[in-house]
Amino acid sequence: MFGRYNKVQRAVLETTLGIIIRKELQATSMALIAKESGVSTGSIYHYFQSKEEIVNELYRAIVAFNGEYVREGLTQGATLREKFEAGWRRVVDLGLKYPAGFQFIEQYSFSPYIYDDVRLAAYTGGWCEPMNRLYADAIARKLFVPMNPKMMVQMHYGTFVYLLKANLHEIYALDEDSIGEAIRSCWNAVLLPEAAGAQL
Amino acid sequence: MFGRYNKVQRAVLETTLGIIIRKELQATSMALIAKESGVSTGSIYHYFQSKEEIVNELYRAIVAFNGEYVREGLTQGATLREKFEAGWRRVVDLGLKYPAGFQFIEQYSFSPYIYDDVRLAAYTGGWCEPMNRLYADAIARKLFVPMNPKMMVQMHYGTFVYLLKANLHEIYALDEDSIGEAIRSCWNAVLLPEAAGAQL
DNA sequence: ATAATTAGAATGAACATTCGATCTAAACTG
DNA sequence: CAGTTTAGATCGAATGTTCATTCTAATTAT
Repeated sequence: MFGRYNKVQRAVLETTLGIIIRKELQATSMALIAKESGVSTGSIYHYFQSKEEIVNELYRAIVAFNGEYVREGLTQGATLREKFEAGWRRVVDLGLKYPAGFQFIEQYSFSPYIYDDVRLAAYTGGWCEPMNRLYADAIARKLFVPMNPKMMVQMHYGTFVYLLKANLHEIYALDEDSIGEAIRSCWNAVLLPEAAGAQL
Repeated sequence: MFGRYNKVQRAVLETTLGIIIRKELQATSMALIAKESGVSTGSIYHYFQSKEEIVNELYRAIVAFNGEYVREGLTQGATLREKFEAGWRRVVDLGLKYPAGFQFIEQYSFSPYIYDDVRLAAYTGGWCEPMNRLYADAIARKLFVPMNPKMMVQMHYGTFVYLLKANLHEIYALDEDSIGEAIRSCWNAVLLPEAAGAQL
């Protein structure tokens, strides 16, 4: 997740992520980060300009990681249906395998704490754009209902976010079957009835 | 929204909500609340035990308000399809008419800042439970796919949350048509193909 | 030896909360 | 009814703590 950083930076970023998710940004003090990461405050400030900068760097790193992971899924599979399945499965996987990163992005993607340019870069550098293109193509091919593709992607992302959130907070347990059903239900939600039988 | 509170409490709660949404909890100081609400810090502490208490009270009040609003929608309409439509339409309405309240709940429903008992009470006092029952009935009547109803409601809620979020942040503009389409697409997502023609 | 790195105490600002002083108005008294 | 008491409400300055950040000295690597 933090491959391109050095040992100290990695320790700081990992620790900060852990504390933010365990507690809150509010309760995430530099003293605590220093203590838990084993890096003194002096050193932290040698590598990062400010606390804000750490959080924004965290955001950048996770978006890049998640983006790459989901984009890779989108290239798998020959048919639209397979790409759709693989893409969203990767999104769910991220939430299950890297819950802290997932929750962090979830929590900060609209927060004023994240610099505007970082947020903007996330949109183009993440997996949003390729997924939008997949949907736009499907609409052009008259397979999906003619809605705004951005809107459709956003809606489906919301579906999986909430599925994962509830799983994370132990409202229910998410298993392989439920994930498959959730993806199928999203597919049904946007598939044009006329296209139901065709080769996709 | 804050009908059952007195003038001072209302001013404090409204102001706090406004600041939290405009800024962050982090940046929401008692001094600022006092200044903007026109109530001195001394008086604020006469009516509320602590800052935490204000935020939790805010949460309670908004959940109660939203719960009543959506539950009222769920009683409208004779058929399942009409109830489904009316219920989710109310959820969307809330997001459009009371964006601050909507964003607040969105942001704090899983936050450690909210006391566990308040969060729990929200679940039973809000609209979650009646909506779950609607879905459970539809599954029992073999109209909806046999998934965990809680999961289905959670998924659909996520759909609308993200639709509203993107609208709020001006990624696109949500109009009447799109809302209708979004609700229809959720309906299609869970409707059993066999049930498609029947009277619902 | 020089530059980079690390450490942790020191600094100063910001903050939640408390406190004692006023103010208001209702209740009580003669 | 005028005068007095009392309980609650309001205020903002004072308090003590916490926190991000800086600074200086010490350590390590080149």
